[in-house]
Amino acid sequence: MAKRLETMEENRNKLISAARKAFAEKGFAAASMDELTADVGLTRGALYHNFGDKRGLLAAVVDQIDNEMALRAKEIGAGADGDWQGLLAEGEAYIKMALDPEVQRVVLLDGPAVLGDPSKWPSQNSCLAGTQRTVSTLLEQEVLKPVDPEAAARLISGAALNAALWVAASDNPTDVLPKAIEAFRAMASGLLAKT
Amino acid sequence: MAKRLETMEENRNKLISAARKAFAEKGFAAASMDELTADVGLTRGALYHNFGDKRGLLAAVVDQIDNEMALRAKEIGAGADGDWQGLLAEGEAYIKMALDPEVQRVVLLDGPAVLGDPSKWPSQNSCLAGTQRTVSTLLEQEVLKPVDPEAAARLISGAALNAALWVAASDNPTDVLPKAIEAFRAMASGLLAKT
DNA sequence: TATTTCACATACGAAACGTATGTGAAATAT
DNA sequence: ATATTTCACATACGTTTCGTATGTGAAATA
Repeated sequence: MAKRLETMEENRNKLISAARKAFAEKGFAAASMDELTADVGLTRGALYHNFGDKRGLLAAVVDQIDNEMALRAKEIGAGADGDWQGLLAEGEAYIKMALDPEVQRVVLLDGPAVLGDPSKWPSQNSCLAGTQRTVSTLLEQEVLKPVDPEAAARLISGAALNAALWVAASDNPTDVLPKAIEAFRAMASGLLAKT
Repeated sequence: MAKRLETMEENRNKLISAARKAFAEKGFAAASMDELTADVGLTRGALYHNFGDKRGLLAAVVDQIDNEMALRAKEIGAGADGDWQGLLAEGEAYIKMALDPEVQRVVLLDGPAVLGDPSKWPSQNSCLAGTQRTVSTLLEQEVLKPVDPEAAARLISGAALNAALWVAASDNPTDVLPKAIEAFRAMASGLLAKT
Protein backbone atom coordinates (compact mmCIF):
# COMPACT_ATOMS: atom_id res chain seq x y z
CA MET A 1 0.00 0.00 0.00
CA ALA A 2 1.43 3.30 1.04
CA LYS A 3 4.90 1.93 1.44
CA ARG A 4 6.51 5.10 0.13
CA LEU A 5 5.05 7.34 2.80
CA GLU A 6 5.71 4.77 5.45
CA THR A 7 9.44 4.44 4.92
CA MET A 8 9.66 8.16 4.36
CA GLU A 9 8.22 8.77 7.80
CA GLU A 10 10.63 6.24 9.25
CA ASN A 11 13.58 7.97 7.66
CA ARG A 12 12.46 11.37 8.89
CA ASN A 13 12.28 10.02 12.40
CA LYS A 14 15.66 8.38 12.09
CA LEU A 15 17.20 11.64 11.00
CA ILE A 16 15.53 13.71 13.69
CA SER A 17 16.55 11.19 16.29
CA ALA A 18 20.17 11.18 15.13
CA ALA A 19 20.15 14.96 14.94
CA ARG A 20 18.94 15.28 18.53
CA LYS A 21 21.98 13.35 19.64
CA ALA A 22 24.46 15.07 17.38
CA PHE A 23 23.22 18.60 18.04
CA ALA A 24 23.07 17.99 21.77
CA GLU A 25 26.52 16.48 22.00
CA LYS A 26 28.47 18.60 19.54
CA GLY A 27 26.37 21.68 19.06
CA PHE A 28 24.77 22.79 15.82
CA ALA A 29 27.89 24.18 14.16
CA ALA A 30 30.12 21.22 14.89
CA ALA A 31 27.59 18.56 13.97
CA SER A 32 28.51 16.95 10.66
CA MET A 33 25.65 16.15 8.34
CA ASP A 34 27.63 13.41 6.64
CA GLU A 35 28.32 11.71 9.93
CA LEU A 36 24.82 12.17 11.25
CA THR A 37 23.12 10.69 8.23
CA ALA A 38 25.58 7.84 7.93
CA ASP A 39 24.84 6.87 11.52
CA VAL A 40 21.33 5.88 10.51
CA GLY A 41 22.29 4.32 7.19
CA LEU A 42 21.35 7.26 4.99
CA THR A 43 23.15 10.04 3.13
CA ARG A 44 22.85 13.79 2.98
CA GLY A 45 20.54 13.30 0.03
CA ALA A 46 17.77 12.16 2.35
CA LEU A 47 18.40 15.08 4.64
CA TYR A 48 18.22 17.79 2.04
CA HIS A 49 15.19 16.22 0.44
CA ASN A 50 13.28 16.09 3.71
CA PHE A 51 14.40 19.19 5.55
CA GLY A 52 15.76 21.56 2.94
CA ASP A 53 18.97 22.33 4.76
CA LYS A 54 20.79 22.00 8.04
CA ARG A 55 18.69 24.71 9.65
CA GLY A 56 15.54 22.93 8.62
CA LEU A 57 16.67 19.86 10.48
CA LEU A 58 17.41 21.92 13.56
CA ALA A 59 13.96 23.46 13.34
CA ALA A 60 12.41 20.00 13.29
CA VAL A 61 14.46 18.90 16.27
CA VAL A 62 13.68 22.04 18.25
CA ASP A 63 10.02 21.64 17.48
CA GLN A 64 9.99 18.11 18.81
CA ILE A 65 11.81 18.92 22.04
CA ASP A 66 9.80 22.08 22.58
CA ASN A 67 6.53 20.18 22.30
CA GLU A 68 7.72 17.56 24.74
CA MET A 69 8.65 20.29 27.18
CA ALA A 70 5.34 22.10 26.86
CA LEU A 71 3.42 18.87 27.35
CA ARG A 72 5.31 18.00 30.48
CA ALA A 73 5.01 21.51 31.89
CA LYS A 74 1.30 21.48 31.26
CA GLU A 75 0.91 18.21 33.13
CA ILE A 76 2.85 19.51 36.06
CA GLY A 77 1.00 22.81 36.08
CA ALA A 78 -2.35 21.06 35.95
CA GLY A 79 -1.48 19.06 39.02
CA ALA A 80 -0.93 22.16 41.10
CA ASP A 81 -3.39 23.84 43.41
CA GLY A 82 -4.93 26.65 41.38
CA ASP A 83 -3.75 28.56 38.35
CA TRP A 84 -1.25 30.70 40.21
CA GLN A 85 0.46 27.76 41.84
CA GLY A 86 0.27 26.12 38.45
CA LEU A 87 2.23 28.96 36.88
CA LEU A 88 4.90 28.74 39.53
CA ALA A 89 5.06 24.99 39.13
CA GLU A 90 5.42 25.37 35.37
CA GLY A 91 8.27 27.82 35.81
CA GLU A 92 9.95 25.49 38.23
CA ALA A 93 9.49 22.67 35.76
CA TYR A 94 11.17 24.69 33.04
CA ILE A 95 14.12 25.38 35.27
CA LYS A 96 14.53 21.68 35.93
CA MET A 97 14.04 20.68 32.32
CA ALA A 98 16.65 23.18 31.23
CA LEU A 99 19.18 21.19 33.20
CA ASP A 100 18.98 18.57 30.48
CA PRO A 101 21.96 19.16 28.18
CA GLU A 102 19.81 18.43 25.16
CA VAL A 103 17.29 21.09 26.06
CA GLN A 104 19.96 23.53 26.95
CA ARG A 105 22.26 23.16 24.00
CA VAL A 106 19.63 22.69 21.30
CA VAL A 107 16.65 24.75 22.41
CA LEU A 108 18.14 27.46 24.58
CA LEU A 109 21.50 28.15 23.00
CA ASP A 110 21.62 27.07 19.36
CA GLY A 111 17.90 27.48 18.74
CA PRO A 112 17.72 31.24 19.21
CA ALA A 113 21.16 31.81 17.67
CA VAL A 114 20.40 29.89 14.48
CA LEU A 115 16.63 30.17 14.10
CA GLY A 116 16.10 33.60 15.60
CA ASP A 117 13.49 34.74 18.10
CA PRO A 118 11.62 31.79 19.65
CA SER A 119 8.22 33.43 19.28
CA LYS A 120 8.73 33.44 15.53
CA TRP A 121 10.05 29.92 15.09
CA PRO A 122 8.48 28.06 12.18
CA SER A 123 7.01 25.70 14.75
CA GLN A 124 5.92 28.41 17.17
CA ASN A 125 7.38 28.04 20.63
CA SER A 126 4.96 25.82 22.49
CA CYS A 127 6.46 26.56 25.88
CA LEU A 128 6.04 30.27 25.42
CA ALA A 129 2.52 29.91 24.06
CA GLY A 130 1.52 27.75 27.00
CA THR A 131 2.85 30.14 29.58
CA GLN A 132 1.13 33.03 27.90
CA ARG A 133 -2.22 31.24 28.02
CA THR A 134 -1.83 30.63 31.73
CA VAL A 135 -0.92 34.26 32.30
CA SER A 136 -3.94 35.41 30.35
CA THR A 137 -6.19 33.27 32.51
CA LEU A 138 -4.70 34.74 35.65
CA LEU A 139 -5.16 38.23 34.27
CA GLU A 140 -8.86 37.60 33.71
CA GLN A 141 -9.11 36.37 37.28
CA GLU A 142 -7.38 39.57 38.34
CA VAL A 143 -4.81 37.58 40.22
CA LEU A 144 -2.05 39.47 38.45
CA LYS A 145 -1.29 43.14 38.05
CA PRO A 146 -2.55 44.41 34.70
CA VAL A 147 0.58 43.71 32.69
CA ASP A 148 0.89 42.72 29.05
CA PRO A 149 0.46 38.93 28.87
CA GLU A 150 3.10 38.41 26.23
CA ALA A 151 5.55 40.56 28.15
CA ALA A 152 4.89 38.64 31.34
CA ALA A 153 5.27 35.31 29.59
CA ARG A 154 8.56 36.35 28.03
CA LEU A 155 9.93 37.64 31.31
CA ILE A 156 8.88 34.54 33.22
CA SER A 157 10.31 32.10 30.71
CA GLY A 158 13.38 34.25 30.22
CA ALA A 159 14.06 34.34 33.93
CA ALA A 160 13.43 30.63 34.36
CA LEU A 161 15.54 29.51 31.45
CA ASN A 162 18.38 31.85 32.24
CA ALA A 163 18.41 30.67 35.81
CA ALA A 164 18.63 27.15 34.52
CA LEU A 165 21.63 27.97 32.36
CA TRP A 166 23.29 29.29 35.47
CA VAL A 167 22.46 26.24 37.52
CA ALA A 168 23.68 23.86 34.86
CA ALA A 169 26.95 25.73 34.38
CA SER A 170 27.62 25.92 38.09
CA ASP A 171 30.02 23.62 39.86
CA ASN A 172 27.42 21.83 41.97
CA PRO A 173 23.99 22.08 40.34
CA THR A 174 22.15 20.21 43.05
CA ASP A 175 23.23 22.75 45.61
CA VAL A 176 22.37 25.73 43.47
CA LEU A 177 19.04 24.61 42.06
CA PRO A 178 16.94 25.39 45.17
CA LYS A 179 18.40 28.88 45.29
CA ALA A 180 17.38 29.48 41.72
CA ILE A 181 13.88 28.22 42.36
CA GLU A 182 13.46 30.35 45.45
CA ALA A 183 14.58 33.48 43.63
CA PHE A 184 12.30 32.61 40.75
CA ARG A 185 9.26 32.31 43.00
CA ALA A 186 10.12 35.61 44.62
CA MET A 187 10.39 37.44 41.33
CA ALA A 188 7.28 35.86 39.88
CA SER A 189 5.30 36.96 42.92
CA GLY A 190 6.04 40.51 41.88
CA LEU A 191 3.43 40.06 39.19
CA LEU A 192 0.73 39.37 41.76
CA ALA A 193 -1.88 42.06 42.29
CA LYS A 194 -1.59 43.69 45.68
CA THR A 195 -4.56 42.19 47.46
CA MET B 1 60.86 53.23 19.91
CA ALA B 2 58.31 50.58 20.63
CA LYS B 3 57.06 50.57 17.11
CA ARG B 4 56.36 46.86 17.16
CA LEU B 5 53.92 47.01 20.04
CA GLU B 6 52.36 50.14 18.69
CA THR B 7 51.36 48.79 15.30
CA MET B 8 50.40 45.51 16.89
CA GLU B 9 47.92 47.33 19.09
CA GLU B 10 46.60 49.17 16.07
CA ASN B 11 46.08 45.95 14.17
CA ARG B 12 44.32 44.34 17.09
CA ASN B 13 41.93 47.25 17.25
CA LYS B 14 41.38 47.16 13.51
CA LEU B 15 40.47 43.50 13.68
CA ILE B 16 38.18 43.88 16.65
CA SER B 17 36.47 46.80 15.03
CA ALA B 18 35.95 44.92 11.78
CA ALA B 19 34.77 41.87 13.68
CA ARG B 20 32.15 43.89 15.55
CA LYS B 21 30.65 44.89 12.25
CA ALA B 22 30.90 41.49 10.62
CA PHE B 23 29.60 39.51 13.59
CA ALA B 24 26.76 41.97 14.13
CA GLU B 25 25.68 42.02 10.52
CA LYS B 26 26.17 38.41 9.49
CA GLY B 27 26.34 36.50 12.74
CA PHE B 28 29.32 34.55 14.00
CA ALA B 29 28.94 31.50 11.77
CA ALA B 30 28.45 33.40 8.52
CA ALA B 31 31.22 35.91 9.10
CA SER B 32 34.18 35.14 6.86
CA MET B 33 37.59 35.60 8.39
CA ASP B 34 39.16 36.16 4.99
CA GLU B 35 36.74 38.93 4.19
CA LEU B 36 36.90 40.49 7.63
CA THR B 37 40.67 40.73 7.70
CA ALA B 38 40.93 41.92 4.11
CA ASP B 39 38.57 44.77 4.95
CA VAL B 40 41.23 46.28 7.18
CA GLY B 41 44.16 45.45 4.92
CA LEU B 42 45.34 42.37 6.78
CA THR B 43 45.17 38.60 6.34
CA ARG B 44 44.07 35.69 8.47
CA GLY B 45 47.69 35.41 9.56
CA ALA B 46 47.29 38.48 11.75
CA LEU B 47 44.07 37.14 13.17
CA TYR B 48 45.37 33.74 14.19
CA HIS B 49 48.52 35.24 15.60
CA ASN B 50 46.62 37.70 17.79
CA PHE B 51 43.51 35.81 18.80
CA GLY B 52 44.29 32.14 18.36
CA ASP B 53 41.16 31.32 16.43
CA LYS B 54 37.76 32.61 15.39
CA ARG B 55 36.32 32.07 18.86
CA GLY B 56 39.14 34.07 20.37
CA LEU B 57 38.21 37.01 18.22
CA LEU B 58 34.59 36.70 19.27
CA ALA B 59 35.66 36.62 22.90
CA ALA B 60 37.57 39.86 22.43
CA VAL B 61 34.62 41.52 20.73
CA VAL B 62 32.16 40.34 23.37
CA ASP B 63 34.45 41.58 26.08
CA GLN B 64 34.62 45.03 24.57
CA ILE B 65 30.88 45.39 24.08
CA ASP B 66 30.11 43.92 27.49
CA ASN B 67 32.36 46.42 29.21
CA GLU B 68 30.77 49.29 27.33
CA MET B 69 27.36 48.06 28.44
CA ALA B 70 28.34 47.69 32.07
CA LEU B 71 29.87 51.15 32.11
CA ARG B 72 26.78 52.73 30.70
CA ALA B 73 24.46 50.82 33.00
CA LYS B 74 26.51 51.86 35.98
CA GLU B 75 26.27 55.52 35.00
CA ILE B 76 22.53 55.30 34.60
CA GLY B 77 22.09 53.40 37.84
CA ALA B 78 24.20 55.89 39.74
CA GLY B 79 22.01 58.72 38.57
CA ALA B 80 18.91 57.15 40.09
CA ASP B 81 17.35 57.90 43.46
CA GLY B 82 18.68 55.24 45.80
CA ASP B 83 20.05 51.77 45.21
CA TRP B 84 16.71 50.13 44.56
CA GLN B 85 15.70 52.65 41.94
CA GLY B 86 19.21 52.26 40.61
CA LEU B 87 18.72 48.54 40.10
CA LEU B 88 15.46 49.13 38.28
CA ALA B 89 17.09 51.79 36.15
CA GLU B 90 19.96 49.44 35.31
CA GLY B 91 17.56 46.74 34.26
CA GLU B 92 15.67 49.17 32.12
CA ALA B 93 18.95 50.29 30.60
CA TYR B 94 19.82 46.71 29.71
CA ILE B 95 16.49 46.25 28.00
CA LYS B 96 17.10 49.33 25.89
CA MET B 97 20.68 48.45 25.13
CA ALA B 98 19.64 45.00 23.99
CA LEU B 99 17.66 46.65 21.24
CA ASP B 100 20.96 47.40 19.56
CA PRO B 101 21.44 44.70 16.91
CA GLU B 102 25.13 44.50 17.74
CA VAL B 103 24.46 43.78 21.40
CA GLN B 104 21.73 41.36 20.60
CA ARG B 105 23.39 39.33 17.90
CA VAL B 106 26.91 39.26 19.32
CA VAL B 107 26.48 39.29 23.09
CA LEU B 108 23.08 37.74 23.66
CA LEU B 109 22.77 35.19 20.87
CA ASP B 110 26.14 34.14 19.51
CA GLY B 111 28.05 34.84 22.71
CA PRO B 112 26.40 32.20 24.88
CA ALA B 113 26.07 29.73 22.00
CA VAL B 114 29.74 29.87 21.03
CA LEU B 115 31.52 30.81 24.26
CA GLY B 116 29.25 29.10 26.75
CA ASP B 117 27.80 30.42 29.97
CA PRO B 118 28.34 34.19 30.35
CA SER B 119 29.44 33.94 33.96
CA LYS B 120 32.38 31.85 32.82
CA TRP B 121 33.48 33.88 29.84
CA PRO B 122 37.22 34.42 29.66
CA SER B 123 36.51 38.09 30.18
CA GLN B 124 33.96 37.60 32.94
CA ASN B 125 30.60 39.13 32.18
CA SER B 126 30.83 42.68 33.45
CA CYS B 127 27.10 43.29 33.20
CA LEU B 128 26.32 40.32 35.38
CA ALA B 129 29.02 41.16 37.89
CA GLY B 130 27.76 44.73 38.19
CA THR B 131 24.17 43.68 38.78
CA GLN B 132 25.24 41.19 41.38
CA ARG B 133 27.14 43.87 43.31
CA THR B 134 24.09 46.08 43.37
CA VAL B 135 21.93 43.21 44.56
CA SER B 136 24.39 42.39 47.33
CA THR B 137 24.27 45.98 48.54
CA LEU B 138 20.48 45.89 48.64
CA LEU B 139 20.59 42.61 50.54
CA GLU B 140 22.79 44.17 53.21
CA GLN B 141 20.34 47.03 53.48
CA GLU B 142 17.59 44.43 53.86
CA VAL B 143 15.69 46.03 51.04
CA LEU B 144 15.37 42.66 49.35
CA LYS B 145 14.07 39.33 50.51
CA PRO B 146 16.94 37.06 51.55
CA VAL B 147 17.60 35.48 48.17
CA ASP B 148 20.88 34.29 46.72
CA PRO B 149 22.56 37.32 45.12
CA GLU B 150 23.88 35.44 42.14
CA ALA B 151 20.51 33.84 41.53
CA ALA B 152 18.80 37.21 41.72
CA ALA B 153 21.31 38.79 39.38
CA ARG B 154 20.90 35.99 36.86
CA LEU B 155 17.11 36.18 36.99
CA ILE B 156 17.07 39.93 36.63
CA SER B 157 19.45 40.03 33.73
CA GLY B 158 17.79 37.02 32.16
CA ALA B 159 14.40 38.61 32.34
CA ALA B 160 15.66 41.94 31.06
CA LEU B 161 17.60 40.54 28.17
CA ASN B 162 14.90 38.14 27.14
CA ALA B 163 12.36 40.92 27.22
CA ALA B 164 14.64 42.89 24.97
CA LEU B 165 14.86 40.07 22.46
CA TRP B 166 11.10 40.06 22.36
CA VAL B 167 10.85 43.80 21.89
CA ALA B 168 13.43 43.84 19.13
CA ALA B 169 11.80 40.98 17.24
CA SER B 170 8.34 42.49 17.51
CA ASP B 171 6.72 44.34 14.66
CA ASN B 172 6.65 47.73 16.36
CA PRO B 173 9.32 47.93 19.03
CA THR B 174 8.48 51.46 20.16
CA ASP B 175 4.98 50.38 21.04
CA VAL B 176 6.08 47.25 22.85
CA LEU B 177 9.04 48.59 24.80
CA PRO B 178 7.00 50.31 27.56
CA LYS B 179 5.03 47.11 28.13
CA ALA B 180 8.26 45.19 28.61
CA ILE B 181 9.61 47.76 31.02
CA GLU B 182 6.42 47.80 33.04
CA ALA B 183 6.36 44.04 33.35
CA PHE B 184 10.03 44.06 34.27
CA ARG B 185 9.49 46.54 37.10
CA ALA B 186 6.60 44.48 38.36
CA MET B 187 8.59 41.26 38.44
CA ALA B 188 11.64 42.89 39.96
CA SER B 189 9.50 44.27 42.77
CA GLY B 190 8.81 40.69 43.75
CA LEU B 191 12.31 40.63 45.19
CA LEU B 192 11.49 43.44 47.61
CA ALA B 193 11.16 42.53 51.26
CA LYS B 194 7.57 42.77 52.44
CA THR B 195 7.74 45.93 54.51
C1' DT C 1 3.23 -5.03 -18.49
C1' DA C 2 4.76 -0.33 -19.57
C1' DT C 3 5.35 4.22 -17.83
C1' DT C 4 5.89 7.69 -14.64
C1' DT C 5 7.06 9.45 -10.08
C1' DC C 6 9.94 10.52 -6.54
C1' DA C 7 12.71 9.53 -2.45
C1' DC C 8 17.13 9.07 -1.95
C1' DA C 9 22.16 8.25 -3.51
C1' DT C 10 26.11 9.94 -6.00
C1' DA C 11 29.11 13.39 -7.83
C1' DC C 12 30.71 17.99 -7.96
C1' DG C 13 32.09 22.67 -6.81
C1' DA C 14 32.72 26.36 -3.61
C1' DA C 15 33.84 28.18 0.46
C1' DA C 16 36.06 28.49 5.03
C1' DC C 17 38.96 27.18 8.87
C1' DG C 18 43.36 26.06 10.98
C1' DT C 19 48.24 25.02 10.35
C1' DA C 20 52.80 24.97 8.56
C1' DT C 21 56.07 27.60 6.55
C1' DG C 22 58.13 31.83 4.61
C1' DT C 23 59.66 36.84 5.02
C1' DG C 24 61.07 41.33 5.95
C1' DA C 25 61.30 45.00 9.09
C1' DA C 26 62.31 46.12 13.82
C1' DA C 27 64.88 45.12 17.91
C1' DT C 28 69.06 43.61 19.89
C1' DA C 29 73.81 42.29 20.07
C1' DT C 30 78.53 42.85 18.62
C1' DA D 1 77.62 50.87 12.16
C1' DT D 2 77.02 46.23 10.99
C1' DA D 3 75.50 41.62 11.88
C1' DT D 4 72.21 38.65 14.02
C1' DT D 5 68.01 37.41 15.96
C1' DT D 6 63.09 37.99 16.79
C1' DC D 7 58.56 37.97 15.60
C1' DA D 8 54.32 39.91 13.64
C1' DC D 9 52.23 38.95 9.82
C1' DA D 10 51.72 36.96 4.91
C1' DT D 11 51.52 32.97 1.95
C1' DA D 12 50.45 28.35 0.73
C1' DC D 13 48.29 24.09 1.65
C1' DG D 14 45.22 20.41 3.14
C1' DT D 15 40.93 19.13 5.20
C1' DT D 16 36.28 19.48 6.18
C1' DT D 17 31.69 20.61 5.17
C1' DC D 18 27.76 22.50 3.06
C1' DG D 19 24.44 22.88 -0.82
C1' DT D 20 23.28 21.67 -5.57
C1' DA D 21 22.88 19.15 -9.71
C1' DT D 22 22.28 14.93 -11.58
C1' DG D 23 21.50 9.92 -11.61
C1' DT D 24 18.76 5.66 -10.24
C1' DG D 25 15.84 2.11 -8.88
C1' DA D 26 11.82 0.72 -6.52
C1' DA D 27 7.03 1.81 -5.85
C1' DA D 28 2.87 3.79 -7.63
C1' DT D 29 0.01 4.37 -11.58
C1' DA D 30 -1.69 3.72 -16.22
